[in-house]
Amino acid sequence: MNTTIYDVAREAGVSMATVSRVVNGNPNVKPTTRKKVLEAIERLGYRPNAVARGLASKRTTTVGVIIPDISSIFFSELARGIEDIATMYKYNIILCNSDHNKEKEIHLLNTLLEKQVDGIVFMGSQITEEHVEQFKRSPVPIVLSATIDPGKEFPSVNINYEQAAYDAVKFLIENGHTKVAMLSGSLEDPVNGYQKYAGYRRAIEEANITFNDDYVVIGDYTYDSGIEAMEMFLGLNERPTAIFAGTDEMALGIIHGAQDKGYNVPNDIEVIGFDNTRLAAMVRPTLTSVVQPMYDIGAVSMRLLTKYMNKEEVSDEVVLLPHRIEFRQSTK
Amino acid sequence: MNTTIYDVAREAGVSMATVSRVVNGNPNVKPTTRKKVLEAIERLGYRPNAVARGLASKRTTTVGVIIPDISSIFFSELARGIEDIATMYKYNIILCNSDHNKEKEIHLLNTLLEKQVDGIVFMGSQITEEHVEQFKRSPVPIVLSATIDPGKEFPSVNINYEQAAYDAVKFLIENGHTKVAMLSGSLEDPVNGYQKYAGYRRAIEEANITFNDDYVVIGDYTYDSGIEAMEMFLGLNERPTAIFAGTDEMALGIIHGAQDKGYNVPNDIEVIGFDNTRLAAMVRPTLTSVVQPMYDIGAVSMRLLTKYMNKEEVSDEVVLLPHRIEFRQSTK
DNA sequence: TTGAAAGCGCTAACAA
DNA sequence: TTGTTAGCGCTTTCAA
Repeated sequence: MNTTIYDVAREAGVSMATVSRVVNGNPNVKPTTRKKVLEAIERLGYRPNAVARGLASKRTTTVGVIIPDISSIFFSELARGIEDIATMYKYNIILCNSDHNKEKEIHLLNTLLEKQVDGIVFMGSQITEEHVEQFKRSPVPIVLSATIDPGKEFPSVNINYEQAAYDAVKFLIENGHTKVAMLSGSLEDPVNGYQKYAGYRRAIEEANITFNDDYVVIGDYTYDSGIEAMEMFLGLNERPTAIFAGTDEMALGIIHGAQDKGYNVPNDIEVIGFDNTRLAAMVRPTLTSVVQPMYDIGAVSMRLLTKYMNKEEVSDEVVLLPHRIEFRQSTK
Repeated sequence: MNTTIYDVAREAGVSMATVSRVVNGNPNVKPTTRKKVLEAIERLGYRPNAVARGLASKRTTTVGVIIPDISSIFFSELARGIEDIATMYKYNIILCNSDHNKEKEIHLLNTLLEKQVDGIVFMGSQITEEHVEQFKRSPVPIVLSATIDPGKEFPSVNINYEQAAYDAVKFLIENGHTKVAMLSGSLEDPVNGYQKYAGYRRAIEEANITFNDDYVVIGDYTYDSGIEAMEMFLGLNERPTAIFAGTDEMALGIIHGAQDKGYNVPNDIEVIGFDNTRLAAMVRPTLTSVVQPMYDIGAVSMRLLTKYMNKEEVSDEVVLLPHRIEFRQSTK
């Protein structure tokens, strides 16, 4: 049997309430009493039971995190930002992988709610009506992180993906390119697909370049899909001279795909990636990339969530963090 | 107020005990009763409170995971293995980053124990006496994952790092090299430092090659430390012709460091990395690397933990998973 | 097959 | 400053 607050109370010759006060740092305890209690705790090796505390207080100091895939270089960095801020505010996180699967997402949401988490950080791709319905039914606050909410109903933390993509493509155009291709994620994916694609289109159209269907390829975010896309681009009659990739990993594939066929980056082809993961510095030539501050997105999401959990006033429900381009050797 | 088991009982016209039985899938319930209860649950939108259940049953179906850094490509893959198996056995995980910091590790251990986790997977570098003491005091099982326990007192899952390093270095020697260098992690680190270093030494000595102090550099696991180490190696009078790096990321640094100075890999210098992370396929030349099955180590660790939590008989407390070398273009 | 009732270990009024 | 006491929502005997 584990020692309980009751054992400590008896050992110290005080009531349970007093022990509880000491454990919770309540100042209304006489120093000598506090000392007695602390000694009893030490002697008995008492360890408070957070489950009992959670039941009685209705707060678990635990938050749920639903993430597509923790092994992704992108999300793991985000998760780190979340965890660091959670720790700072004395929360623990329950981490769940959803694999971009809607059923899993909904199921995990309910599991976390059963576990009485005090709040949830949600990362996903699509926010469907069913998501919206479930989110609304949640008794605790939910913050969307690196996830687009079309209805803008829920608090969220993102960068402006459309604008970021626009900036990248515009830079390529200003470098003199008219044959600018894009390796996109699935267009069903609001973040990595649709938004970036929209930015690409806008930049192309504003520059009065005729949109060319062949210059947009849909990849699956992997390195290999970058290589394949590049082979396809190089097979075109009019091969592109600049390429914007939706993620760094695909951009690396693009670069190596070009090099494998004897092309030089950036002289024959300029390449820009997205996310500015550590990979960007680990290629030759090093990769110019749109900086998405992943750690910060996670950290800000968690910070925002703490505000909701504390019922603080929140002025900015939908936050857009700044982005920029980190220029390296894959562009001129 | 949330609806409780009591509300459901009243709504269905049965006792709390019966509702509890239905919720927990106890077969001793008449089908018609079960149906009544299920309907009441549906009508009321009842959601069981896992915290109350945890307090009453003394099982939380939650396990703690202490990991150095979830944003590392290595550990995040391991974490994914842990989480997948946890999910399979209906556990959730509380994930905590320790940054290889002993105080944090001990503190997190206690926090997790307060939260009444049913078991813990621990990843760290050093297992000190204080760790041992704390682990022994834990009321729930602890499994060490990718972490060396010098005393072999606790269940653990690893590969044989010494042998793996030996195999890599031996391969280089058999390729005709006598000037084989190593970029190691800190020798205080049992896994990435000491064990691999020991394997390197053994291979060198067995081949009757005189050990050369200049050929061992201590890096900090980063890409940049690989570049720096390479600069140092190339500054030597007798530069090494083959290099074994303790991690893939450092190996990439080695390769690019060599290329930046005009050397060709593998013709001038052969390179072998360690871990076979996805990075290994994302360099030119692609990197030969010792395969450490990270996902599997995580998965097996969690599986092992479930056995302890279920009080099953465990035959192999200390498991060593097989390793091999994945040959790519950075070696001949 | 079902129900009654005693906890699980703690917090939070309220009273003293 | 301290103690009393009634829950928090559930599981688990034990009895019927």
